[in-house]
Amino acid sequence: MPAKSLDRSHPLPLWAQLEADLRRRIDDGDFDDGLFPTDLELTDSYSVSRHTVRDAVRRLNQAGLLTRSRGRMTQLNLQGFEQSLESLYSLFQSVESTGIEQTSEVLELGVVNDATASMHLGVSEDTDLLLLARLRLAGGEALAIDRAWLPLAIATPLLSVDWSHTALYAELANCGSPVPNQGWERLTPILPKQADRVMLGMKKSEAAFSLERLGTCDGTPVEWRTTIIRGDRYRFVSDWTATGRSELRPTTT
Amino acid sequence: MPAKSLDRSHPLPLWAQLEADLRRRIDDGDFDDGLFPTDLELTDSYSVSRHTVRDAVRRLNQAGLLTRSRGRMTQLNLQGFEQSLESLYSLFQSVESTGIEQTSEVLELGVVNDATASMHLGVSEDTDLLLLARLRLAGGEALAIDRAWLPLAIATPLLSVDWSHTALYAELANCGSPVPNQGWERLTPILPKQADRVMLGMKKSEAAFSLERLGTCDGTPVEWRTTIIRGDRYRFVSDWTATGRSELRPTTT
DNA sequence: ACGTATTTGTTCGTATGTATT
DNA sequence: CAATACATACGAACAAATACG
Repeated sequence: MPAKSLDRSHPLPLWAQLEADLRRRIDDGDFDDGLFPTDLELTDSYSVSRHTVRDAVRRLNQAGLLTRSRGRMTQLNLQGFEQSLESLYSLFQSVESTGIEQTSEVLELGVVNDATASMHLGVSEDTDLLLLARLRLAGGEALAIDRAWLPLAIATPLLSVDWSHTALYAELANCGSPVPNQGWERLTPILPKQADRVMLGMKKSEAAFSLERLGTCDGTPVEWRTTIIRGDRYRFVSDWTATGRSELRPTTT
Repeated sequence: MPAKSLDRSHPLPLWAQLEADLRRRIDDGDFDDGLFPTDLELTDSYSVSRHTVRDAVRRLNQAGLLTRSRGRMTQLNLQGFEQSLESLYSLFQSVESTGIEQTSEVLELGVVNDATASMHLGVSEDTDLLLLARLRLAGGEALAIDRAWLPLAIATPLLSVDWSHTALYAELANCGSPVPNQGWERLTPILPKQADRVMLGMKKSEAAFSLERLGTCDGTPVEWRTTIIRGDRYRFVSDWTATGRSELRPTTT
């Protein structure tokens, strides 16, 4: 089912028709290789302006179906997990919505043993785990340190990935590994360890958030993750004017 | 604070600068009559294209701060108190749901001057305020220190209330005083001051949550509140299995 | 390793449709 | 009905990041 032609007369806006048709094609598996058409291809095949294309694609992106970034072609999110908006972890996205771009820098990538992670993953202490530790940057400044432990059986293919602009779950799905679809998380205020504090560029007397997160897929734990978030520069802010939505925001004031 | 001029060079996209400035003006109460500038007025006053204006306003709209529809002018969302159950502050109730009983102990009740509270309440620094400081106990153990500042004009009748088993908002309503129906709150990790730390029975190296909260009624601030929550014994926990509910829970495990 | 082509992001301009006042 | 205001839609150009030869 390649592409439906759009009705120019009246029923729905063009962007809505385009969005609907793209949703249909996603469901039909038209892009199951993960390759989504480029903006230009869409303008050609549907005979609409790029503006209209972007309007439709933006909505698909916002719904968590796509991954878009400059230069890189648009990718399908083969898994539909990122939109668990309830989760505190997803609040990182709200930083990006302020126009600040996030990147990461790999601190550590290798095979380790970790008692705490093993406990949460439900394996013995001496089980080999993949550790991916990243420094998350927002607008070039340190925002958080993110450490993810995964069972090696699942995660071996991840050892050779460039993580600076790659999302963990997208890559997991890409390798055919199980992606978390349930779990829990908890938030604690802490004094960061000296090494972490230095890496985040924090002063000694400042506290931080510790966000711990267990991800399970169909009941079996697949990921234990801890995130140390700068508390001197970022806060969880919640407006209860309208939506009551929470955001992670830089402390401008 | 009319309108900041935007920096055309490079730090952030124009739409992000515009969004940030509009958020600031909303917070400052520039549009508290509910009247938001039209797209055209914004293009003029900020000297950007309508496309850029729409990009910024769309995000504010999506965040639930605005109400937009064709022909009708853009309105500020001044209501929406119903969903305030999302608020972090209300998570205190979840402690009680574990069977632990909450009480409070009045630490201070009187008339004070406070620069920070005055700032948030929008009055001059030397304005007399009512301060109600309470130690919140859960099952007989310290959980948090709660300080609420209210304009004396509103709060005078509260001076003679027994607070150990009384909720603040219920008593406000009882006296015919305005009860907050809008506002915002933010969560920061901190190192508690020594006095607070001792009162909460915390060790020196432990961090705490600082929950700050501004309550307004019909646009005018009526309450500034800070709550210091023990971080060594209580955490925000969120299950993203089914309910996605967040709770404040003792760190039993 | 470097330069070029590609792709998405940002920003401008303009015009028309449609609902509200 | 007329004016206003937001929604939709076209076109064009440059910037920034990436991918590829």
